[in-house]
Amino acid sequence: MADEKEGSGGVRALDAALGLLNTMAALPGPASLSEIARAADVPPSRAHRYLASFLAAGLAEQAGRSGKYDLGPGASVLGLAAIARHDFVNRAAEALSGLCDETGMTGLIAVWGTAGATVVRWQRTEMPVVTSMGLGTTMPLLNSATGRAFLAWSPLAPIKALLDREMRLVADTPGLIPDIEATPEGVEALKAQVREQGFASLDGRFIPGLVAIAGPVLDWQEEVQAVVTLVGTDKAATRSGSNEVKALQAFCREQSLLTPGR
Amino acid sequence: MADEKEGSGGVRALDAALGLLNTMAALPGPASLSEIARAADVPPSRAHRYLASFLAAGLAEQAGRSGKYDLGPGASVLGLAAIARHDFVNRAAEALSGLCDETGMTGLIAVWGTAGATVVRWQRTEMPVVTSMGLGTTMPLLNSATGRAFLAWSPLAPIKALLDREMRLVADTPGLIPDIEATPEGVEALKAQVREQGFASLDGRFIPGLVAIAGPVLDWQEEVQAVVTLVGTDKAATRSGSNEVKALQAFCREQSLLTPGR
DNA sequence: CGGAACTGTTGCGTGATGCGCAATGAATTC
DNA sequence: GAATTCATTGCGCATCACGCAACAGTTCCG
Repeated sequence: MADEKEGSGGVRALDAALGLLNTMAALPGPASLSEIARAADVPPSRAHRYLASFLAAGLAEQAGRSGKYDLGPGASVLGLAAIARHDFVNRAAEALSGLCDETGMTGLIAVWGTAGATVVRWQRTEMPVVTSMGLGTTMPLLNSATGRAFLAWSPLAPIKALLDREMRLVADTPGLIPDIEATPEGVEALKAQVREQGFASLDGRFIPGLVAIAGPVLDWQEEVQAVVTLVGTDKAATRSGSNEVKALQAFCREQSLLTPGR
Repeated sequence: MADEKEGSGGVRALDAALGLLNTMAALPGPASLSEIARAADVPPSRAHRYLASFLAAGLAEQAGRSGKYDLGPGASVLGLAAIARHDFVNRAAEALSGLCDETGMTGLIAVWGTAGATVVRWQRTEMPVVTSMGLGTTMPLLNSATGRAFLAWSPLAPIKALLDREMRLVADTPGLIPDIEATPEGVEALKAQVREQGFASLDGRFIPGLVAIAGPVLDWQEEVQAVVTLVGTDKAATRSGSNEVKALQAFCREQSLLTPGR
């Protein structure tokens, strides 16, 4: 009788119990013991024992006089903890102020939204950065450090449409971007160069007096989850190996490690 | 041998496993097997078996190559299901779209989780709004309208830890929050003012171009069960007595009345 | 470069323990 | 008041989860 299918987990009783928990979650509302047992395809007596443990753990509760079972407050806190934990933006944002203090530059966190690279957090410093940038601003792909970081570390599919648009725009207005050519080869060269040095940067050539460096927060697939950007005025900060770049890269590495797979 | 303390549940293995699950939820983030085992006071080998089952059930996942364990997507859906059972969230969520249509603003429902004010529902409108906000986003206590509503109407105990953290952060970065002082008195003044006017608001001073108003859904104990927030761009909406505020307050009052005792 | 000290993972045998069965009690219906 | 359905619980056996210890990767030293 070894031809049984390989059970999923490591503890049979737990598998059954968790399956029952999932069926409870799938049910539309409070349910009686027998309903739950039937839905989970488990004998009622077993179900009752599992439920007793869930009750003790706060994952379930039985409502009022009817004895019906329902998910309990413990399930809520568990779920809220799980949900909040996957919110890497907040985690990164908490650490962001430290990075800004360290470098004296203005910090930015951007994620890829439907409209492109979207600023979701930012942390200003004393430095007078004249910009109309705010939360929700979308950054261009080719002529912003943030966008270039996405360009370099994002899979092509999601950014393809926007890239084409910007390529056309750049082709129509020569001189818009000084440091690359508006050809597929030029873009590839840019991507290679950014990945090579481990961060994207933009000195003051596009926006006079403003420089920026940007690094990726990667997940375990080496795909970008978010981009962290530092904006400042000192051109020296964009040199590979500068203290600012080092700090940025350390920050990104740290956050990447903490980013869960999904 | 009968004088042993009455074990809590019906299945010993389940009790231990669920205890471990709760331990994981209480930990600040992803943790290694040994950390979890130590925290839950369970031998590593047992912990590994439990975790294998959690993994199979989707309640946990191991991040990346590091082998660290974390709560998984299954925990999220379980929690969301549990939250959905609480009638007030459901009822409020159903009515939320009406409120959004009425005011033309984006609506949010947040509840208090271990990680802070956690967004559990949201309803967007045409209005351009921060894309990173979504299910599970945790809002700051001091510089979000949502957080301020919790601050004003929540008992101190559950929010104390987070408040301290944010107070320290604010003290370290002057100018982060323009309209209050980073002192206990300043916080008290803020609470008083929010309660006085019956809603929390944030005009564009902190987040350029974004305004928000938030009101509480209270239970019969006058404690906050959830917070409803409206986000928009028109600063006029934050004025006490504006149509938007009136709509929000009517909404909150109605939902509070419908909120059951337990 | 090797070995030491960690990790996480997994056989294995055994005895504790969870499970099926069926009896019990409680509540509702005719 | 009998009959049916519900949740709950002893009981005893076979199962299955557990502790132990060996195993395989990694990192950290020397």
